[in-house]
Amino acid sequence: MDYDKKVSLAVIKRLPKYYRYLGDLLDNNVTRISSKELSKKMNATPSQIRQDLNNFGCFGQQGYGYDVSLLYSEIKTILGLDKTYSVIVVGAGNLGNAILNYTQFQKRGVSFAAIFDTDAQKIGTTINGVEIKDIKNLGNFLEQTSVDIAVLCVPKSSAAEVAKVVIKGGVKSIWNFTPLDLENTKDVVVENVHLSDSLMTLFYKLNEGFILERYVKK
Amino acid sequence: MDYDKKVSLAVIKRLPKYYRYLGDLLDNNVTRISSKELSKKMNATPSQIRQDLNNFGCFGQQGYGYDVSLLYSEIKTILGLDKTYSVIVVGAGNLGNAILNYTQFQKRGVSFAAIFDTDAQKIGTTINGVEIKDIKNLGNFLEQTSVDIAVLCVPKSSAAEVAKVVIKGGVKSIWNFTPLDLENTKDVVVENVHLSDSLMTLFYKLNEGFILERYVKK
DNA sequence: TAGATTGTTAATCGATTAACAATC
DNA sequence: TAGATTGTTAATCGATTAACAATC
Repeated sequence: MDYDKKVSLAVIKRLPKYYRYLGDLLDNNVTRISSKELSKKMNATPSQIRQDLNNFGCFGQQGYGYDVSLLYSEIKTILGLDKTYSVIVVGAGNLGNAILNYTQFQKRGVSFAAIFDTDAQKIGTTINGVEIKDIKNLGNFLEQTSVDIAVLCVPKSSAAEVAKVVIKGGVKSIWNFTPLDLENTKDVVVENVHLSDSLMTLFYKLNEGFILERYVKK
Repeated sequence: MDYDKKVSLAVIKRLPKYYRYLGDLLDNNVTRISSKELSKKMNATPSQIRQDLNNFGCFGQQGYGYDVSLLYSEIKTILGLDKTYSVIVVGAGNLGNAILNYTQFQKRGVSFAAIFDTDAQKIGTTINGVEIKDIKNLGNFLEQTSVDIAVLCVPKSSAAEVAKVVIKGGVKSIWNFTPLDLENTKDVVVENVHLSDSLMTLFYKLNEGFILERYVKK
């Protein structure tokens, strides 16, 4: 790949937010918006919005602003929301269940191909119509099926092993809910979601005054 | 609050990662580590690690490195993991259930005080020993009970209203799983977890080559 | 045409990395 | 003491913000 430059991750992570706010505008029948108006709603700067969007193209018009519907649909394409994805969930615990039952994801183009677990009690049953298979068959399954995304909801103790099997099986990307950090490589892209880390960050914010008082020099 | 400066959010968000890696070292009976060794494990730079830690104090020793156990315990305190927190969950759907049943959180000092939902079928039943109450009583409950953290797991349509009630009720912080962005204010600190946004970011990474090809100028 | 607002270049700010004197 | 490694200052890098000419 020899592009001038990749778009920075900071920008990418803001795109879903633009998409949400543009969706709200559409729901309210707003047809055009300037970077200035949008910046007020999102509390960002107009400059940032224009810079962000101009990574991908000239979607606006001088003196007019942006056509909400057009911009919405461009971002939809950029975020790959016009495609469908073959997804497996590994680990049928509470979080695995929640993800399988979260209807928003199906709306976003997610198609669940299978679930895997170790628990003999669960194997053979279904969640939201998708069969739970024995995790022993994960490697075999991947040989026969092309999978875009593997969602890892297994305990830390088995995370490394499951990641290995999944990567070897040619899965293209991993949505990782385990506490193990997985790295992006040329073969597999990863999005780590560490809920415990997020909670600890909240704890810190909650105690910030006390901590600054105690630890940080004046 | 008149500190020299607050510690930047980028640093705070790395602390849980340090905490995890130091925990692993402890489990492996490693007693000391240099910023260089630690940087290899975490793939960061030694400079970043030393800079990050020095926001809070001089925890190392020249020529020696860091005492793993000591550093672990300092970060534990900084992250507020030596305290307990009174927590309510609003919304007893799939995600609410997953959070209530996630035993790791109890280990981290989370004590669930109550769950709230609108569903008459659910009200009066329990999840993991915690009673589900009618969301109509949320305001009243907060008048009588001091709550550190409210976990919002309600649909987008009721997110704004629930946030309002919770903030008015004097809750100190919000762990927000709704698609609505909530802002940090002087009264309430917020940690937004937008799982849909995270999934869209993964979609983007998966399609990156295609998108750069189509949208980004060479 | 005049006003508005973009796209884009330039300036600023903050975060990361490098360098090195201090010191265990 | 000599070697190692920190804490901290200085340099670099990247991201955000400001400014403004281009143009609808």
